[in-house]
Amino acid sequence: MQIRQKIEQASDAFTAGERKLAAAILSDYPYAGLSSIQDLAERSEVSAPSISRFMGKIGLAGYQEFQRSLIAELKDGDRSPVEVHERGRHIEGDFLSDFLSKASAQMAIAGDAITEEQFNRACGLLANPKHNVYVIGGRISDTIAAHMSFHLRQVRPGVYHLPSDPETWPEYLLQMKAGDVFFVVDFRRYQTSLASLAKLARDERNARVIVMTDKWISPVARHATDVLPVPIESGTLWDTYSSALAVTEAIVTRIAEDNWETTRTRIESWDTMRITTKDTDA
Amino acid sequence: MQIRQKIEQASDAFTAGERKLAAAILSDYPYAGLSSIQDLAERSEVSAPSISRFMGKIGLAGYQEFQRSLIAELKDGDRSPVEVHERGRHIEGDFLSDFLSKASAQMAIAGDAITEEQFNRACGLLANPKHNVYVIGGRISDTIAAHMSFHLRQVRPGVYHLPSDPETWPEYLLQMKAGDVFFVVDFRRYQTSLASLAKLARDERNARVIVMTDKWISPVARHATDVLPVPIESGTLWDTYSSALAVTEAIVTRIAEDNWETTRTRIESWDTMRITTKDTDA
DNA sequence: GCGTTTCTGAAAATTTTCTTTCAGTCAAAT
DNA sequence: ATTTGACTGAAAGAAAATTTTCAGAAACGC
Repeated sequence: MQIRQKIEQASDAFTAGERKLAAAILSDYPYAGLSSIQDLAERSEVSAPSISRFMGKIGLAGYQEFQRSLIAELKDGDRSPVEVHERGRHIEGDFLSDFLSKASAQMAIAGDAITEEQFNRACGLLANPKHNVYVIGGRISDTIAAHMSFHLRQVRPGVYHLPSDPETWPEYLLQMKAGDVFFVVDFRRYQTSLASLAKLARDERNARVIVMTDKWISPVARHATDVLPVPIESGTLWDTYSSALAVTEAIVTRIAEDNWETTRTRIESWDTMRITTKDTDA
Repeated sequence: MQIRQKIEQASDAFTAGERKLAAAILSDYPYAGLSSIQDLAERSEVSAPSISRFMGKIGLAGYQEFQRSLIAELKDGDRSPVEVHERGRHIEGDFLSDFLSKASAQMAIAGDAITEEQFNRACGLLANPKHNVYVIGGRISDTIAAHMSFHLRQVRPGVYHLPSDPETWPEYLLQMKAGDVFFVVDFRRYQTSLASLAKLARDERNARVIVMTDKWISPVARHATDVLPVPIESGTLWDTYSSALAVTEAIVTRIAEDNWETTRTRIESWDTMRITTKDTDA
């Protein structure tokens, strides 16, 4: 049996510290377990003795046996990295892995729904610093919009994220100039207010409207110059937006990579401007 | 430089025993070097001291450095499935599908890092209506936190999403009761303020702290009762949060399905309470 | 709340691992 | 045959890693 499985098997009886340890081991499996017990202790933020006890709990003689087993697994699994993950594939009933593999499969096909051409056009429009970018999302999908505007702001100036309150929208509409880009994320249970907003943006302000939507196509699409369709059906109670997020990230990453020098200097000067919150980099 | 190359480079000056040793190491590279010096001594039919000397000869400080280097090599080599992509290599034409398949592969392995047990525990804690739930995320990862709180709110009462302004935090802290759940999303470029907040929540308010983090493990983890590790490396300029979002969705979906009746009636009454925004369902 | 059980890490003890010393062996050169 | 020099491994020594002990802290049940 793989160590990983032993861990899962024993996980009912884990204490808080042991769960932290298990998370550390599994999150960088199997390499996290290859260094000394002290290294691992430090990384997982439990003491070495706790690790030692843990090994007994999952049915091993001690840390050394644990390492030996990991090496043996590694040696076995040498064949191909893909196969390593293929092996020990979840048996039906694991909710999480079930869900994730569905989401993963869905994401794999998301690339087919959007042509490279569409993708490039969208990137081009959003990257152009001559025109401002306005971003908004639906009630739930605003998460995606927020992510987009956050990253885009790191790459270029003139990015505005519209608040969800319609009362504030006219202000932004008035600010829009011809050629500006209006990026709308809207998934089902569409909001009619967004469609009206998009219509205004296009008809009155001559903005270009890009809409990211699902395959049922939001009413916003009627007023769009570009549509980015993304699959969201998860086969469960709720839709999954992870593909949408991935596409969003693909867009901003592409833009950032294409304008790396600008982006780098911009992020650097940004960092010097931030005062309130201190970060630790590792 | 790889160990293997160091060996080859120094091989002119090898003695008989050293050649035997080199052969043994290279014949099962790199695994032969992963066991103890004595094991290797036995296998290669030279004494441990000879091995120790050998390491000096090929330019290493000792056997331990030798092992550490081998592990590092191994780890690098494994990166291939997700991280092959060298920056700037994206030839026109496939950026999107490239990016998506990487994200998809990464998501597939996300399930391995979190055990079903951990997942269930987290769901259980978050679902329990007896205790309130407080949610917060880092500067960027707050979008994940927002998604979580949004959906969770549809399923149960008592869900609070803390604003990012630290000035407002004391209010929420004071409101927390023992046993309440504090869900923190924190990915790298960790914010120390979140760690302090988590510490206060746990130590002063006796809250249970669940932290979703990457494999480098956020400082928040020190104060956590549960850790959910999620892979975020995309091999590009920025990390990708799509796996994190998927895990989040898996959690809320699970909770909603387990409490479907409650959820349904809750959403229905919610809908009658919403007045400002009108939806169209298709 | 209060006693009980469980968990945890510091420090000590133990074990293992690695390195150094040193004397014996071997081969080549004289 | 003897000397020389290099190579080697046994054993001692040093260093490190791992396990055990133990007392304080936290969590739990009543």
